[in-house]
Amino acid sequence: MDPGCTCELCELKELFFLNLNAENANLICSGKIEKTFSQGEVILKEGTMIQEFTYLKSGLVKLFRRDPSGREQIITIARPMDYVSLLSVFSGKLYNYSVSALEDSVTCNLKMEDIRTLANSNGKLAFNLLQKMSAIADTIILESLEIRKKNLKGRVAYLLIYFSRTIFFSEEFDLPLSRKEMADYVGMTTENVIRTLSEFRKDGILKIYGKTIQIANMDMLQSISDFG
Amino acid sequence: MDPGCTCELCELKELFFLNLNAENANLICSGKIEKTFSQGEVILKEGTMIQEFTYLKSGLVKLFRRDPSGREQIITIARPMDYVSLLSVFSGKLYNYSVSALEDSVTCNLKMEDIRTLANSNGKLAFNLLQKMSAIADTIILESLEIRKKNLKGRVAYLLIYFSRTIFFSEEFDLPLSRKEMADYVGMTTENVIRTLSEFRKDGILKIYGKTIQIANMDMLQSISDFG
DNA sequence: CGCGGCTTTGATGTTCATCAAGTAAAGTGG
DNA sequence: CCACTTTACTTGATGAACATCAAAGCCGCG
Repeated sequence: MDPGCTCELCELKELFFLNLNAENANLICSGKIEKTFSQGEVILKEGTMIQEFTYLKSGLVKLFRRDPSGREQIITIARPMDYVSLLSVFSGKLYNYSVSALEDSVTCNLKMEDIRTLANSNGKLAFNLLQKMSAIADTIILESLEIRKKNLKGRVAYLLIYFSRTIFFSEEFDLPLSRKEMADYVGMTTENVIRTLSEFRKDGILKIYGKTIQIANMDMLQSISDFG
Repeated sequence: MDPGCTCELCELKELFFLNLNAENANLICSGKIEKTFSQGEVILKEGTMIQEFTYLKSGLVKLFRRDPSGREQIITIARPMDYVSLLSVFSGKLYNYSVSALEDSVTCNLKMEDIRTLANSNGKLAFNLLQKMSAIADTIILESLEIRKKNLKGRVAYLLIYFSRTIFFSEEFDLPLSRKEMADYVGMTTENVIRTLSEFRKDGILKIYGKTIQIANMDMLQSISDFG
């Protein structure tokens, strides 16, 4: 590893440095910019030029877009190790979604041009990117199909299980989304998200303390998600 | 172009042959298998091993998956020039969706191993695949989000416009899907697809002759799709 | 013919969004 | 720190959108 590079802990190393020689690794490394974002701040904005390859080092973000009527639609949630901007970054000139921070977050930004150049000349790197992107696209598509086919209770159950298993690795966690954002994620109204949560609480499936959720009966929640 | 290769009219040439030398082009070419499928036949089956890179030469296909209860969910429709199996082909070992022929179709199949090997050693090729895949994933994701946020009339309108503009390039066309398949595509019941179509007919937006649809008032249909 | 699949229409009940109103929580300026 | 404003959350009532159930017509095919 090049000593001038201070990214010892960055997971991008895995991807880039295994596939690049010292010279190219330096090219990538010297061009990198770290940015920090507070909760709620916008990281990428729909409709703007794609100029950087944005990687999430720490924190939690949501990808979303806004329809003409102003309603927000959440595409997915990404945690570190996901390549935030990998989606659509190679297909067009403009982002067709926005990204904002759900928790305080740090991104590492590389120049898109550098990535492009390197990928073009380095098959192994490009192939790795290909695999990562394929996996991300797959996940998002399947997630979207799952949500689409479920009824409201099933959607909320699915979302809670998703938080528990994929994001927080615990059956007790603080919701990273407001009730309204949860509604925007699964395509229902805020009121019905709340009603469904209350119902789960009454049925003993959840314990709710404001934003803190404890899943008291995972089996039940799972079967609501499955059969919803 | 290698004289032994008989793919003069194949659009894959664009992708592969511009990026490969004669030797590698021959490798790809000699391993290719063409397969023909009649309407209704299964081309790829969910859960089976990904061993081939499947390209649609002619015809029309649907990508779909089946949920535990047996209900079919259509992911998208692909016509030639779309790289049918590009989606997810680099991310896993098994297909997580099926593909079947909506019209008589011909595919060109290349050995996945060959593609893998070549992409790994040829950045330009891999980068091209990256772009194609990115574009396909983008399209499917945006499509899915669009459908999810619309009401039933909006979904049917959206689907008809999609057929008209993207598949058939005409305001009069034969529906490639049964009413049930349309329902599976946009997540509603067969009965309501029919009811919605009938309503559009009564309102003078469509003329319907069995499977043949003529869009009589595109502006109206467009605004139903937009505001649905 | 007659059977089975696809299509169509109607009647009914459930699910869900919308509207309205009120409470809790969280920021803001004095 | 407290009054004030705003924003998030919660519950109920109502009506619209939608799925489900039932029945009948249509059409291709053996």
